[in-house]
Amino acid sequence: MKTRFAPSPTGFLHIGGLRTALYAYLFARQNKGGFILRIEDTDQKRYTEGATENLIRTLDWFGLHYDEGPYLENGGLKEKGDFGPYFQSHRTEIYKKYSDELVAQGHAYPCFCSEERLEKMRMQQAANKQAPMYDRHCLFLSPDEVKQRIERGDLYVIRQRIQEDPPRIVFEDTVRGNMEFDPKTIDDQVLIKSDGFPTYHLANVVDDHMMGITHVIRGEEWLPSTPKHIALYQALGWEPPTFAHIPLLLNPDKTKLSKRQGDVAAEDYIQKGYLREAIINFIAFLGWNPGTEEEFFSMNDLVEKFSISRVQKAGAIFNIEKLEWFNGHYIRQKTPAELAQLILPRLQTKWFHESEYGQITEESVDNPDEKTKYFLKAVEVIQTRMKTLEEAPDMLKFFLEDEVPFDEALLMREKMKVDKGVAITAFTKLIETMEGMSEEDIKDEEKQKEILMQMIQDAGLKNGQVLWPMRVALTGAEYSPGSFEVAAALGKEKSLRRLQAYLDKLS
RNA sequence: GGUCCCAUCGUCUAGUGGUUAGGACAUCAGGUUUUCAUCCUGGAAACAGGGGUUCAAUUCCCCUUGGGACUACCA
Repeated sequence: MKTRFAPSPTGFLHIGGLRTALYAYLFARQNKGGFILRIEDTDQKRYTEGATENLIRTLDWFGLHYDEGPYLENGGLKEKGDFGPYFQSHRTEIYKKYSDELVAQGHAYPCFCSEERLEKMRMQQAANKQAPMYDRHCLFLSPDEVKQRIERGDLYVIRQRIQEDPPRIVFEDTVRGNMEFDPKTIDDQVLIKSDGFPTYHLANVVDDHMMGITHVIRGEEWLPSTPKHIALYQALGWEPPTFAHIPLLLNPDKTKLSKRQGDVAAEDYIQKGYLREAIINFIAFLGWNPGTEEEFFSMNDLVEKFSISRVQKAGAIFNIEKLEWFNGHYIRQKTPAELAQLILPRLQTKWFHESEYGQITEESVDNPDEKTKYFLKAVEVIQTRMKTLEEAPDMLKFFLEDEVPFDEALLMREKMKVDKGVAITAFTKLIETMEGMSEEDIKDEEKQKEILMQMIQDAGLKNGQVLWPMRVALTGAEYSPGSFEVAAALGKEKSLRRLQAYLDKLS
């Protein structure tokens, strides 16, 4: 049992590709089979510097570990496995050998047609409402002419000759069931390009066979070309693998997920602060479900429970809101220390540097200094409010800045029945009371609440008349964590300073 | 145009020849006696249409409609 992920290195890992890789990985691991990475870089025009390295890093980040294929060591590319090379661009001799074999057996033939001729032919076919297919012009060239033209140095490609012999090409797709195609509707596909490189169709079949792939799990966009691949396996006398074509990931308008309609690079989601657990859980559920009402699945759960037979046939819209919800859930699952570690690298701004709060490590968590404690507390406070890591710096801002903006309009909330007089009274009372409280009382949220609520009652004020100004002075924000929570996190000194600053500016 | 695929709430989906068609996200209302969030409770929300088969179809078959993929010397 062996599956593969065979991306084309075009620059980044497509989120749909990530899901394909995930399914192939889950299926392999579940069956104690192998999983390999193969780079399909046969298109010279699409070569992108660093794309493979990036692909490898991203797969690794998601924990999609493979048994064979290229990997990174000290920044350089290496390969592991017994069936290499794993770059198709390094396998051209192998493809040549099999294409020669196919030509010799009449399953393929050289074609000298120019692009212009091909284009004209297609236009004519379109005008006649025919399917655009190669007209086999070069199939009928005499052996002598073929020989002559090759010797003369004419550019040519090798085309697959689709036999009409078995009147139907059939295969069983694990997701879709029995598939049947009429060979007459299948084009004589190019196998070897004029630059000597193979096309996907040849390279894919040869490699899957030679690398011992038993199950091809790939996107639905390959379904229409699968009969070509089956025909190739048959022509080469090989047993085809089992195919499973998984449904497409869709844009909100139901077209194939693409750029321009949002982020399609898996890296973009990492960048935006989605956790790997959330992304994996979410994309696994786009097209698959366990049939129960459980919805939180770790990678291990997925390895155990995943099954191709429960994979959906219809495409699934990539719904970012559900991803956000999953992400919020996994953020809340973290300990404050774990979350702090994830947030730290994102806090590089003019008012805050990572170094200021030290490194949050297992040791520093066990024995945190004052700054680390403060930071961890702040993280704990924003934890239930975060949807992505990207939001953390803004949410943490009022904890990390020395001062908070003064916003009189925000302070005087009619709804809260706060006017200037009330605000001044509230601040005065608050400062008076908190000065009499110990640091411990303030840091103990429950204790703090008890004392302050008592004060509000004694002063004959409404909760909102004190708590709203308090929260505004402490955070300077329209929306924020609650006043007691914030005061407890800020501590006595910072809280008093902020309340005093607001009182000063008011009077 | 041709080939092929697909079709349950807005979205992801469960489901069965007889169900009050279930869950989750989003949404709305309420609660957690300050905003926001978390959390809790409740509401609204779907079997594309038409024919069959059948005692009975959302479920099986056909057609229509709608959506999608492919249709390169890209993958």
